[in-house]
Amino acid sequence: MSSSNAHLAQIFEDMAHLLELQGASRFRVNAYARAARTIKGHGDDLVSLAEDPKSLKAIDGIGDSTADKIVEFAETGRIEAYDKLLKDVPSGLLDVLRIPGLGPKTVKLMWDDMQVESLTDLQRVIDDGSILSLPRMGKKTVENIRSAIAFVSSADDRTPIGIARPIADTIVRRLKRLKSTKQVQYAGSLRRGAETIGDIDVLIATSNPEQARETFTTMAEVTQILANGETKASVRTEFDGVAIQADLRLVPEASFGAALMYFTGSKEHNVRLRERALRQDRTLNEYGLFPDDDKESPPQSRGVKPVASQTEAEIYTALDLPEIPPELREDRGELKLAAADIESLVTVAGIRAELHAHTTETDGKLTLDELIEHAIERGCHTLAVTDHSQSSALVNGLSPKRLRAQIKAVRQANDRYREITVLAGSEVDILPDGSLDYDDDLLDELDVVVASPHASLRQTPAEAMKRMMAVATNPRVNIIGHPTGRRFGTRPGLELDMAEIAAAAAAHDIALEINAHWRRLDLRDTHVRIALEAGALIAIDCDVHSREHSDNLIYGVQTGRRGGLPASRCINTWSASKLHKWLGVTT
DNA sequence: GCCGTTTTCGGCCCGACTGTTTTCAGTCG
Repeated sequence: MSSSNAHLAQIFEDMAHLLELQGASRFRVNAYARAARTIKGHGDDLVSLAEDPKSLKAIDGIGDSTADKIVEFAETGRIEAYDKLLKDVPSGLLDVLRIPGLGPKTVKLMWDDMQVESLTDLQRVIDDGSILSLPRMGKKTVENIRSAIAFVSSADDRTPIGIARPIADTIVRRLKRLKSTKQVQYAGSLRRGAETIGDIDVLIATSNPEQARETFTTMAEVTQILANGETKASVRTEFDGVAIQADLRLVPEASFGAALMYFTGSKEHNVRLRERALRQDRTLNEYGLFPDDDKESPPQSRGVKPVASQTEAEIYTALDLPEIPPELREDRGELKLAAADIESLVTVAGIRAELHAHTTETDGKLTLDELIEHAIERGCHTLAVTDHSQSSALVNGLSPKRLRAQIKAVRQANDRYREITVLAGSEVDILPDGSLDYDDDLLDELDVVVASPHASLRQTPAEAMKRMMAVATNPRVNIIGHPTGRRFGTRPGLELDMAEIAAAAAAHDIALEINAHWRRLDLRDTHVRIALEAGALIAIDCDVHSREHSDNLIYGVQTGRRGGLPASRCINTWSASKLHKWLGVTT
């Protein structure tokens, strides 16, 4: 996603909220919200696409009005309708709306009746008790709002997947231990392999719902119970200083698949499926796919037998679709895919080579031999040792002399191990001007050159493009490592025209890396999509510094799958002979 | 505001929980 897409998406999301506060039709509000999600998830830079408004309107969820606004934004940098909304509605209300439990109706009422226009104003009416004069506003509700304000300020908006997943695994493991548990699994954006997670959704089918709820709501990490009903319990938790909300859904075993599908989402994917069901004279909800009988009350409450409900596969089949993997359920055209496209996607089991790994010579925790043995345990046929280059002084980057010694050590090690091919490589710094951190003759001695940006990550887009295009056309480079250099929570990284980089890389037989570390995930899913369209090859590597790092592989693979990466285009899935031939090494 | 395997108008996904009510509105996902 380009940064202008992110900016545009934010504008449309704000507009949706501002319109909501003005009391606009919920369908219109929803249209703006959908446009925002569409823009956010779109791979291409929509501002550049604005030169051809027809291509904008071809995108699902973007119609005449939205396209006009994007064109206006591309030409003038502003959207008049947005400016007007901001004049009419105090923008501080957007912050108030972000408090869980406060929705548009209440916020509008507070604005109209007691001049609440910001979080500060909200705090005022809570403190002086005047908030209690609102209809349906009692002591308990106010207390909930008070703690929600505290939670919002303590929790990050979204939690990186690498932090959220171990927490979810812990919760699932605890519930699995109960004898009454028949099935338990997490769903939501975590199951879809999104790079960040809002909250943790866990589904359970159990013969003892009371016990499951009790176990869930009394975990030591629970800081507050938000809801505890017959089919749903919801808690705020704090695991090792990470504040995150978790929901437990109690579902009948017979409809576990329908519930799993429903709570895995995404919302947009679900809406598409429901629409499809309706066209088949059926109705889809979290209890199953039912014949549509135009009755008011839900079919499952009347004992109607579902067409499908037990497993996701059954339901997709009944909808005349291939089983769509969670990673693809984002309403990015997945309903049009053929079964063969889905089966060909890269998998964790398909990854047979690690081409980005560090040793104790620089900042790794494993010695050369430990690293090799670890790669063998992982089932790799090939390992490339790629320590840092000389400019990365902080991590003890290798001088040319030390690199030559390492090459020799790697060659000797390779002779000691029959099960694996160990290649000599380097993660070479890309200097600010796009040149590499070693001379060409030294680079020529290496089997694998991973070129990565580490410093000067705040360059202007023009400088960054010049720098990275030099790398993408350099015949000595095999892989471009974490191409943007972004890191969650610390820096956004280089702003690149990924289509152009990928096209150049494809022409020069260079692969672009998905760095699997959850703090990077760089390339990101939308980049993968663009890179594939431009014809580039992709590498998925763990950037191994310690044994734990190879556990990150799943995040890299999920990112690839989200980008539609077929195994055939991922060099780490290739056979040893094919990979070695591509690298130009003789083994 | 968006969209169309019947549609360029007239629909637009569905159910659960809480708190405040005394049958339900608002919010969430």
